This record gives sequence, structure tokens and C-alpha cells, in this order.
Amino acid sequence: MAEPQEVQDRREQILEAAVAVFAERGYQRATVKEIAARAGIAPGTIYLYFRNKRELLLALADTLIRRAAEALLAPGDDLDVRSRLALILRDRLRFVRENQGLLRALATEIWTDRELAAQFFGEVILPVIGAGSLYIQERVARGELRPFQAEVVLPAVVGGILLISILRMMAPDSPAAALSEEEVVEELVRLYLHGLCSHPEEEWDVR
Amino acid sequence: MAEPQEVQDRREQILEAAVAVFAERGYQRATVKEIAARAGIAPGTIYLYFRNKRELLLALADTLIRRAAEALLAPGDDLDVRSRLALILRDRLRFVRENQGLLRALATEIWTDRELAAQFFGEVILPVIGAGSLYIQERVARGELRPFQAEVVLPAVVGGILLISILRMMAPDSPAAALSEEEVVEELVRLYLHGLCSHPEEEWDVR
Amino acid sequence: MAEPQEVQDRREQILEAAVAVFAERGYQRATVKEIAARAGIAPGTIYLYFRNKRELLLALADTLIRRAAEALLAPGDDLDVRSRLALILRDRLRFVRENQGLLRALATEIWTDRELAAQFFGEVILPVIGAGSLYIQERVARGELRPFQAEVVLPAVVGGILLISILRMMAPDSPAAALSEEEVVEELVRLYLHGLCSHPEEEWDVR
Amino acid sequence: MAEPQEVQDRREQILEAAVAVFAERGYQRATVKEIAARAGIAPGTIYLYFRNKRELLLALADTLIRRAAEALLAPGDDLDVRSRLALILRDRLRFVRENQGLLRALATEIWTDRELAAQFFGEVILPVIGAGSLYIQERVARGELRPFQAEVVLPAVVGGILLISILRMMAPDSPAAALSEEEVVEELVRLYLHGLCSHPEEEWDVR
DNA sequence: GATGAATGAGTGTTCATTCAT
DNA sequence: CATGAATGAACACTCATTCAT
Repeated sequence: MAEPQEVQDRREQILEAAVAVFAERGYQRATVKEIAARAGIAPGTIYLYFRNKRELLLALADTLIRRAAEALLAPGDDLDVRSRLALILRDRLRFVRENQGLLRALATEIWTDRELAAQFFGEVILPVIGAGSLYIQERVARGELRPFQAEVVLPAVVGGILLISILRMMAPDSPAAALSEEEVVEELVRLYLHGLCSHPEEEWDVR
Repeated sequence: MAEPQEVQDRREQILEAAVAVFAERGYQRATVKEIAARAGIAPGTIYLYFRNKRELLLALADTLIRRAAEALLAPGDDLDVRSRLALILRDRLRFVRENQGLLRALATEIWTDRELAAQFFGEVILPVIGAGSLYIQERVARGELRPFQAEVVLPAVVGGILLISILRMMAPDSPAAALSEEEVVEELVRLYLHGLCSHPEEEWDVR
Repeated sequence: MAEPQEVQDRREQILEAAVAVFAERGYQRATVKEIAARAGIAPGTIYLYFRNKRELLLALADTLIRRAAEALLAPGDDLDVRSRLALILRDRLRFVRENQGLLRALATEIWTDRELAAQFFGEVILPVIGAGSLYIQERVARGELRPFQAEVVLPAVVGGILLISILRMMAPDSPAAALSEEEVVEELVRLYLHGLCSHPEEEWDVR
Repeated sequence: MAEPQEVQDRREQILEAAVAVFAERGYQRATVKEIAARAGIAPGTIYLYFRNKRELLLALADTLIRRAAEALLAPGDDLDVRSRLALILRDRLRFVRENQGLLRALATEIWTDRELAAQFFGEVILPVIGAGSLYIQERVARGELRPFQAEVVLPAVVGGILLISILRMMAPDSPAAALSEEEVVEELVRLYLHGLCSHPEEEWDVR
């Protein structure tokens, strides 16, 4: 356990197995034995790298938090409003898709584990909302977007992305999964920029 | 199990306790013993009314499904678009709030229990989406709303409502919880009807 | 678990098995499974009556303490010094013999478990010493015994009884085990009353 | 294991660490890892010098046995009875004090490990008793001491010394620990030579 | 019907021991 | 020789479920 790199590799290997088992079975039903088997090691070995089963979960939460932080570093201030929003939505959809396993792994425990809930909502959801808020409010200042209640609109947008992603993940044969990700982005941009009202002047504005 | 009414009452009594314990502890951590204690009966008695612990969960899912079905029977076809949408959103927010316990009780297991997931998404989320879809598409036909991809927009709206509700429930001191439910509805109506673009003609339309 | 008597009986049954297994194997090597087997019950049942394995040990310590307290209530103030001392020694020897199992059960843990050590020395050994001290000091006051340092003499006497008992228990074929308990008492009385010096006048005093 | 001296040093180093950890935690709770850490080596290294954990314990028993044998080689045949007895008692008290760690290290296992018990009682306690017996019986032959049952008296004396030592070690604030070792020796000499009876002629004999 | 004591399979975790480096 | 990561058997403890009362 001397070489930091080897330790990191082992941890990764174990966490990968943990993600798979947690996502499939849920945290509680997942057994350390099964995680070890999936990682191709003995159960005892896990305890050389993590204090206990729960530390696996917290490490996964940490991974998600780090990835969320990275994903937020999206550039694109020079884009027009429409493209900017599309970029953000596309990024978020991809983030959920790419971190599906992690999200599923945490999904069963977030609701009853206070520490985990605090981490997840405090360091993933709220920052995502906050970051979106920043970019968008800027456009408000420029007059490109109208003023709005960010504390309502942002969660609404993020929640929309999440549920669409969840439906596409969990019910791949539902109508929500039939469209391409890009089509979803287009439709959401339309919704969030112009709403559903029938505006005559909107015709030339869209696409 | 002779008298149907008494049996129903007992089942209710047990399910109420189960909701409380599942919501607080999550399905897996909840013990039959604790549910029995909360219901004021002996653990063994539960097994006279439910085959096993999991049947409690399925019964709760059933309850939620029934309540969702009832909640969808909202009238109001004579209202203008704006009021109609507000009514729907208000209803959904209330539904989540009033069934908070049930939703939390199911939250931990939905992600890994295929049968439960099928029930929840198939008989709660999709019907809610479908019902909304129906009402709203009608307005499209009347030309009051523009045409849109229902399979994207509806999940987006429902997901928005869910996340806003979740944030208000799980982080009561977050900004999302500061506004009244009516203010949230107003803001969502604005968002979903007109979007965020700055339309001059929108000014007099808001509030 | 309603009837106090039945609960007590079950506890006794379990503790009896625990004494046997602890005495034979030592606390650490003893397994709950084996205790359960010896008690003729399932392992899980033990946990209905004791919080954990250690509680078994503490309960045994408690039993020993209670028995030691009872054993100290020895009468006999009207006896002459010689008979009184013989009575005390005989009682103590018997106490050790009769509580052999309990003593062996505690023997392995007393040295490293602070709480247990405090209980054992504080509530068994020291009271035994203290009680002996009382009776004997009284004789000093009457001039029947010479003044002495109780804090040295009493531990010396108790330690002597303990080691003799231990040798008789653990090495039944050693010379120490060849004599009858009564002969041991006689010899100890001689030792503690008159010492080993050759006193001419002592001859007629002995036996 | 080439150089006998280096090997011996390593063994000593490991055994010293083992004494410390066994004494503090007891044999079963002590971990090989902790012993290695205390010895400043890797766990695996211990197995180059000892077959297994138990061999450490047996080696410690051996050390104690060797030290006990050395300690018995006490001269002093030219002393008067009183001084001789004082010398023996003083030696034994010192032996216990100086080998406190070893004794504590063995204390938890002696009661359940037959081989260890045989070694400890057979090669430490009984020889100590036997040696004392020899010296003292000689005095009996010379008429300086009265005849007595060595198999009772010697264990009584040794047991006394042990318990006094134990109390002084484990309860340093008890009355037994208040006196100096020399005062203890004095009091024991008085006890074992003259007993507790009030003998007029004893006055000038003591001290 | 109701009880709740009993069950025992199943889990997280520890740790003596091995062995490739 | 020395290392220390890996092993996996073993154990305390939990808890859904049963069933005699």
C-alpha cells in the first residue's frame, strides 16, 4: 500500500465493482462478498482500502461530486442565448447518462441517509442549479432573458432533465426514450425559451 | 379475516405504520418489529394480513396508484389556458405534498425492485404524464397552445414539480422552500407558457 | 418474555451454558453458537435475553458478586479464635470450590477488562478481605490476637486460599490436592495462628 | 536465521513487543500486526522467527520459566531463620514485580491452555514452592522451625505473595499498595514465623 | 384471531497466516 | 532476509418469518 498509484488503482477497481453491485441491487442488498467477487478479490481485501461498506458509498458520492464539479466548468459565454441554453441542457443530459451507474448506486440511500442526502443535494444538485443560475442570470442582465425566480425555474429545469433521463434509463421502451438526445434538447430549449403559448412571432424564432 | 371491514381497518392500521417507518428508515432498514410496535400490535399479527414484508411495500405502491388515479380526475375544462395549467400544477404539487410519506416510503426501493419500478412508473408517473398530456393537447387542438413533443415536455414539467417538491421537503431551509406554493405555481405557469425569453408583449401578461 | 419467572429461568439456562463454555475455552474463544448449543437453544435466542456476548460475562460477574456477598454473612461470634478462624477458612475454601466454574469463566478476562477487574477486585476480593478483617480485628481488640497490618495479612491469607484452591483445581494430582479440605484448614489455622517457629508450648495447642 | 546472535536479538525484540501487547490487551485481543508495529517490523517478519502467534506465548512462558529458575538460585544458608525467610519473601516479591509484564502476558491464557498451564504451574509455581520447601524444611530438621505440611504451607505463602503483588499492581491506590515492599516483608515474616496469636514472649522476638 | 418467543440463515468485519516481490 | 498486500475462514449479531399457546 506504499505506492499511491497502486492504492488508487485498487480503490478504483473496488469502487467500480461497488457501483455495479449497488446500482443493480441497491446499497443494502449488496453484499461485500459480491462486490469483492465482482472486483476479483477477496472480501477482506476491501477492508484494506475502505474502512467499511458505508465508506464505499461515501466514496462514490465523492466521485459524483467531483465529476459534477468538473462538468460545470462549461465554457461558451460567447454563444447566443439559444445555443448557450442548448449547450447546458446537452451537458446535463450527458452528465446524467454518463453517471447513470453512480446515480443509481446512490439512489436507494439518498432518501434516508442524512449525511449522504446533505452531500448529494448540497454538493451536486444545488451547485448544478447554482451554476446554471449564474450563466442564465447574466443573460437576464443583458436583457436577453426576462427576469425570473431562479429558485423555482432552475430546479424545474434540472428536475425536468432528471426525470427525462430517468425515464429514458428505466423505461427504454417508453415514448420518452424514442427521441434522440439532440431532439430532446431542441424541444427543451423551445419550452424553456418560449413556453407553450402559441406566439405567431415565435415561428421564425425557433430553429 | 372474516369481517371484510375489520380486516380492511387492520390493514390500514398496519400500512399507516409501515408508511411511517419505511419513510423514516427506508424499506430495508425498517424492521417488521418496529412497524408492529408503531401499529400497536404484535409482529406476528402483521403476517395475518400480509404475506411478508414486501407485500406491505406493494400495498403501499397500490395505495399511491389509487390516489394518483383519483387525483387525475380534475375538472376545469371551462377555464382559460392559464388557469387550467395553474390548476394542474397546483394539484400536482399538492399531490406530492400530501403523499410525501408514501413517496418517501417507496423511494428507496423503486430503483432496484423491478416490479415496483414497473408499477410506479407505469401506473403513477406515466398516467400523470398522460393525463396532463390529454388536457393540454386539447388546448393545442384549439390553437391555444402551440404543438409540441408531449413525450419530452410532460416529463419535463412533472420532473420539475417533483424536484421542486423534493427540495422543499428535504431541504426546508433552501431557497426553493422560501416561496409559497402559490408563488411557485405562478412562476411555473409563466415558465411553461411563455418561457424565459424577453418578450415585450409579455409584460402585461404576467401576474 | 412477559413472565418474570420464565425470563429468569431462561437467563439462568443461558448463563449456565455460558459458565461452562467460558470456563472451558475462555471468554474469547467461546462462541455464542457453542453456548447456544450447550443451552439447547438457537444462537439468536441468546440475544433476546442478553444484549451481547459481553453482557453474559458481566452477568456472570454479577452472580459471583452476589454469591460472595451472601457467603460473607457467616455467623459465629461466640466461637473461640481457633474455631472462628477455621470456620472462615473453611467457608472461603468451599466458596472457591463451589464457584469454581464462575471463577474460571471470569479468569481469562479479568486481567485486561478494566470494568470487570474493577468489579471483581472491588466487589469480591476487597469485600472478602474487608469482612475477614472486621471479624479478626475484633479479636485483636479483645486481646485474643496480636495487632497486625491488616492490609498485608488479609491479602496474604486470601491469596493463600486462592492458590491452594487453584492448585487443587488445576492440578488434582499435585501434592496440594492430596489432603482433605479439613486437613488444609487445620494446617492453615496452625500457620496463621502460631506461625512456623518451633514453640515448645505450642505442641499441646495443635490439633 | 544464519547468525545465532542476530536471530536471538530479533527474537528478543519481537518477544519484548509481544509482552507489551499481550500484557495490555490479553493474548486473544492482541494482534500480530500490533506486535509487529511495536517491534518496528513487518507482520510477516514475525513468522520468520516464530511459527505462529501461539509460539510467541510459549516463548514468553519459557522466558518466565528460565527467570524463575535463576531467581531460585538464592544463597544464604548461613543466615538465621528470620533473615532467611525475609530474604526469600523479598526475592519473590521482587520477582513478581520485575516480571509483571510477563505474568500479565500469560495471565489470560493460563486458565484455558492446558500446555501453558502445565508449563506455568509445573515449571514456575511448583518449583518455586519446591525450592522454598527445601530451604525451609532444612530448618525444620535443625529444629529451628516446627514440622508442617509443606504442600499446604508453601502454596499458602506463595499465594499470599502473589495476591499482594497483584493487588499492588492492579489497584495501586488500595491500602495494600500503601506500604513499602520492606514493610510487607516484615509483616509477612511475623505472620509466617509467629502467627497472629498474642504470645507474650513474642514481643522481644519481633523486629 | 392474536401473540411474541424462538429460530437460523445471512452479513459485515477481523485477523492469523502466506507468499510474491 | 524482509516486506506487507492479499487471503478467507470464522464470528457476533440481526431480523423476517413461524408456530405453539
